[in-house]
Amino acid sequence: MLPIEETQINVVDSHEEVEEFFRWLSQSRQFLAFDTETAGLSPQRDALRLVQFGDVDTAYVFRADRWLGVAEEVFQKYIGLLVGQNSGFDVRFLKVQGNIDVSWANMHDTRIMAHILNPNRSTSLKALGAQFLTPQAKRLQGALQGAMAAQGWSWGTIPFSFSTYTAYAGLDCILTARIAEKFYPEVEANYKDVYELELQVARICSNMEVKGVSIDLPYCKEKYAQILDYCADVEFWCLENYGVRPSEAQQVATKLVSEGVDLSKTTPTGMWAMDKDVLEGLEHPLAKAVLEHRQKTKIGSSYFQNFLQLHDNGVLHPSINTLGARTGRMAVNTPALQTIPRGSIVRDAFLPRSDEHLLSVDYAGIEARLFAHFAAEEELIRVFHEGFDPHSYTAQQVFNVETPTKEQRQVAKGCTFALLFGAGPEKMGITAGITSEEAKFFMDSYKERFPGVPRFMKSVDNVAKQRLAAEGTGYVKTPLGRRQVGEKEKLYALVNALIQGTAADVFKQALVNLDNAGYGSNMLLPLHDEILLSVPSDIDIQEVITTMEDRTSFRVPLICEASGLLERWGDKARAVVG
DNA sequence: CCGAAAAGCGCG
DNA sequence: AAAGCGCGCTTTTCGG
Repeated sequence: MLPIEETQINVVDSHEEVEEFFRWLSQSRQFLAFDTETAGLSPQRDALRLVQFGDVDTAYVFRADRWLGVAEEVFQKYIGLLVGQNSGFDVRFLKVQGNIDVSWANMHDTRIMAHILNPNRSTSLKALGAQFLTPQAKRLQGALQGAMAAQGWSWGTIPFSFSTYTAYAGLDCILTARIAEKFYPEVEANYKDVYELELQVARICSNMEVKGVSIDLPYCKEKYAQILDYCADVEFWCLENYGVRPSEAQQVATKLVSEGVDLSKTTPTGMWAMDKDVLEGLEHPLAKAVLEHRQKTKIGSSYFQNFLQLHDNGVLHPSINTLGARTGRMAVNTPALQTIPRGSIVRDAFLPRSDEHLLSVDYAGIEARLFAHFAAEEELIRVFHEGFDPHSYTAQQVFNVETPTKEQRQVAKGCTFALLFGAGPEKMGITAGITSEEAKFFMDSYKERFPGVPRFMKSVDNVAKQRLAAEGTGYVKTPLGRRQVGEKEKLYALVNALIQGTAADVFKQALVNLDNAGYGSNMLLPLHDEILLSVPSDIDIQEVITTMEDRTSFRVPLICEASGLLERWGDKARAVVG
């Protein structure tokens, strides 16, 4: 491998240079890296500007407006392994902007490799390639940013003739190839199952991003306008009656204190806490108005306004980060479609494909089930197999009553979640609505009654501590082999990470199963443990459920529930409420 | 005045 | 012994 300064970056702009490129391409190499430079992040909105190919020592840079045909030929004919850094991003631009179909068959991805090897670090190309980047190479990036600022260039307008731009583009490709050669041996040796799962998931979710999800634009506009009006009225009312704006928490707090309201909770920096819990506990009309204002502005700005700004002909194309969380969970942004409020108001904006229905299928209490699995508690396992309500059962056992009250069930449920989140008695008490002493007593009794639970928690801690001492990193692995890395001072959080990460593995495998069963084109959105689909009305819902369920891999069956066919996503909320 | 941090809240 | 987990987005707050 050459020193990075001696690597060759060739900008191709003649037929002779294309011939030279193909001669280079025919040489053997481990990975052919590819990359694109674009005008922005949206394939629907932003232009494809450059396409680059490279290996560890050489890169070729093509202008997309002149030489896209060459790129197409490469993707059609190249038979070796391909690698990209977050390759789905480039694949989508090549598809949407260039009408080029890139096969996923020989695809590899350095971002996936990096996350699997170390899920807690940055997976940006520059961070991963830092060891290859000499100060001189780093200056390239600085020079590019400096020139862009000085000239007022954006990623869409920076001239092709600016050699720093093309050099930077080519270097990214070389970095990708180097990172792939460095990471792949360990990935292949130790993480093959989870890596292959992630590649599949990247493909499936990339398809979802391109397809997008339809929204009802007139509905969004109407609701957004109503919300703006309403919020203006509430704000006016607050100003008239109390002389404060409802959005300014500290002003509101000062006003409340002057009205004789007793505040006690503060934020870590010593300001008055004005969060939902605090305000809900106050009888003051200003508190009610502030809560109302907050909820409605949130719905307006984070959802309807974003939908109206981000849609492409009535279709939202969210960005799905298949490795958004360190645990292996996904994250969805622009817009944040995994955080749509539960009621029907925002969900009613979502439409199925024409002549179809929406269908939502989710796992039933997957975290509590996996908790029972890891705890290997025979009684709890039996409860799940026999279909009893687990929270009623734990309440019955720990309170030692025949029929637990609703409140007792709530305490038991709170305790299960406190344990699997790593909460202490204080937090558990707050969530369950009891004192920390009562919470502590219940937690202790719970652990005594179900000794597998503390045994499991202790063993996660022990394993992580041992590895921290022996290997310098405290981690555990999910059954699929995904590493969960804990921070030194927060090893207790690995209990939750293991459960959350295992649930992510299960969900991702379900996406692959659905795709293999022919539902690939029906999938619209992944929502942690729920999938939103658009399906024809003659769909066999039970078959979809069965495809997702896993009744055999764990001590507890992981079962799914479906919404039924919906005209709009919000109809599910209505069905539950009504 | 600008940018970063904090606070708050939406989901699983 | 004690420790609520993981995200994205908007607005306010505050330091430079």
